[in-house]
Amino acid sequence: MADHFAPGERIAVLLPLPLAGTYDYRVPDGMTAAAGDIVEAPLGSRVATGVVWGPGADSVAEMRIRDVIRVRDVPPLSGDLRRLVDWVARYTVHPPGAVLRMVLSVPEALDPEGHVTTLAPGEESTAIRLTPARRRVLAAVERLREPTARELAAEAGVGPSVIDGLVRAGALRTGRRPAPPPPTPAWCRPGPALSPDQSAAAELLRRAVGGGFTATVLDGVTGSGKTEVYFEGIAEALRQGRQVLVLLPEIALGAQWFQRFRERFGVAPSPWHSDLTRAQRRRVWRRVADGTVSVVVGARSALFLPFRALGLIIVDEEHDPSFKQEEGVVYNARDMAVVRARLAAVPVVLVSATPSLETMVNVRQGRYRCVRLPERYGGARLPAVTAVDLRADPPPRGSWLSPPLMEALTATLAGGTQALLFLNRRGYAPLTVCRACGHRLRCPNCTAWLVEHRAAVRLQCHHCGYHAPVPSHCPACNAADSLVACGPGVERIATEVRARFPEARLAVAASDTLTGPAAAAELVRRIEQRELDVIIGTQVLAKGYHFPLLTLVGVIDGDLGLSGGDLRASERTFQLLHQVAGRAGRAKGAGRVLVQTHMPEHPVMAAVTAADRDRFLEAEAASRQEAGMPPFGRLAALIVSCRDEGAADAAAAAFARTAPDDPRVRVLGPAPAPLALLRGRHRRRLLLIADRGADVSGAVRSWLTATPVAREVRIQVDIDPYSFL
DNA sequence: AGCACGCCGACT
DNA sequence: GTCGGCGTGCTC
Repeated sequence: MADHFAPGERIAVLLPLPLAGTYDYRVPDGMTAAAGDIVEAPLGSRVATGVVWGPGADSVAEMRIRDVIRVRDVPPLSGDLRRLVDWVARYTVHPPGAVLRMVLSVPEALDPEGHVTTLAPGEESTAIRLTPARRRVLAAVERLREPTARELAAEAGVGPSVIDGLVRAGALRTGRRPAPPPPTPAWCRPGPALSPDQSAAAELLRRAVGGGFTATVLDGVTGSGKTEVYFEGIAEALRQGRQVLVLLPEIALGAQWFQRFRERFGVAPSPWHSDLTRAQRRRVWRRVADGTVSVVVGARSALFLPFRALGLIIVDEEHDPSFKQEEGVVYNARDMAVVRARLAAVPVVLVSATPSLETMVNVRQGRYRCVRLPERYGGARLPAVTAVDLRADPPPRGSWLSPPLMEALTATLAGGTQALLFLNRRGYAPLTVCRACGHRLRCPNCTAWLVEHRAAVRLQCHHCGYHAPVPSHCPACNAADSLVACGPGVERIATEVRARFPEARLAVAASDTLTGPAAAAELVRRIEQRELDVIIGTQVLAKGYHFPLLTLVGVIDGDLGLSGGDLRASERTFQLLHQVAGRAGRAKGAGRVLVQTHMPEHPVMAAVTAADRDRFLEAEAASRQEAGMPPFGRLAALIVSCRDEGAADAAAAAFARTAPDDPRVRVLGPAPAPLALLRGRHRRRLLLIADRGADVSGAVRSWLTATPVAREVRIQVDIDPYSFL
């Protein structure tokens, strides 16, 4: 077979490095290898881990070929995952090894399955000083058979330090046992009662599982019970003994999702996100590979986990821009999830209350199926959304809450329910200006204003790590006490609410105040337990949460995000406002949503207030089609960057000269990239616009080969760019 | 991505 | 004299 290799044969090995292609090695005597096997091979003076990709070529002289060192004792990467790596590399115009690096992200997982450290009574227990805590631990360790330190600490009601102390004193002895396999989700458990709409949708998903590749859009209004519907698809995949991948945006904040999963299936799914510890990451990767983990819920990088028997992929909140990876290999996890599903011949379900225009056009053109859930579950009503015209009802000077919003807030607090004030801006003020000379404080490394953070007592750049204390004198004119904060961030809104409602209990929720899953879970608990009256938050709170007592949502600045030349500004603002509005009134009480805006007549505001999504999407689609913009045309961005501004300009000019000569392709630029200076690098952007059917990746690939640039110049390729800022 | 090799400044 | 800074070039 062409996939199995005997001693003496040459094989192509893909290494997880940004190299142009595979490297050839020889299979030594006494070893066989197969495509997908994970191997160790010599590379210069070190040992690299790579994957057998196929038969070797003859392009490298025999004497340079070295022997494979060993085949690792790990399940081989499946053919569909290998094809995904090649596909993503080709599509995104990145080296395949760079894509493979995302697959082999946990080198430790290749070592044999981990053990857990257990504790048993030691010999020295008579020789030590016995405190009450220590006595409880020693009693507990007899009761539990070889517990882990965590189990023992819980049983004895002590902290970990007591146990450490006893181990050090010799009163406890450590041992090892293999980590127990994770519990299997109880898929046979009956699910909750579903509405007729939900049942029909669930049945459609159940039938799709096991039937090869299909793409289905689950389009349901907020609160319609989409999660319960796709849980039935998951149950069916589990019944068939297959694994399930659920992609969620910003997984760190999905505590409520885990709770719902646990209620349905009796166990927690395996999470995959950047906050996992090394050990957790290793365990999940390994168990996904050997098939003992059946459901993984993860952020975009979970797409590259080595599933052994994948049966279903769910992409929840499919419209969410955070599925777009903007650094390293630039890819959109939602789109690549569809590709993975196709390569693995399994169904994929795209879930959203506000599907992206791309997805809607794919539905309209028959590429995706669509099931709709038009009503909220349990008779809950969609909140009434009203625009507050800031031209007619401006807030008092120095304030950001208009009289109608103040009135609604007062009524909500008096009624004992909760309010969410939404402002998609971290910190206290987005801009600091000198009253004497007009100087604005900006980041020395980026084209960006410094944002004042009162909680952290400093100015911060939101694009690089730069921060500085708030100066007492203007750095330009040296005037004293002349710097004033301009505009609001969530901290400033909090200050205002505190001044107006001193008795209200409030919390600020932004990505810098919710530092991890634990902090997010704690905030959710406080909201649910009615320990808070007002929550002031950025978009971290916009998604997926269900707070029964939340009856008022106030959008401080509905126009934010509509300025600037972003292609998707309208679509994204609509999605965000719609999602935020959906947080209100999810239980019996009807919710109210007030959107403060300077342009209530803007199509986005009209669509949000009339909840007329489909008409808005029609209009948006028509204008994109007219302009030849996605999803009716295709885009690729080339960002040329260099510490030296002249070299960046020279390289960008070189690209302009070698632009593809094809009537179906236009190139705009070079122009300063939206962040013309980022982390000390000067950036120029060229934008390639092509017909929908054009081979954009191929065009960019030949463009790159035709354009030599200085070594210190970096080129980032972004196929289907999402953000223009 | 690493790691070696190589060519210029402050230390034993 | 050499230890070590990180620029550049290669790894089947």
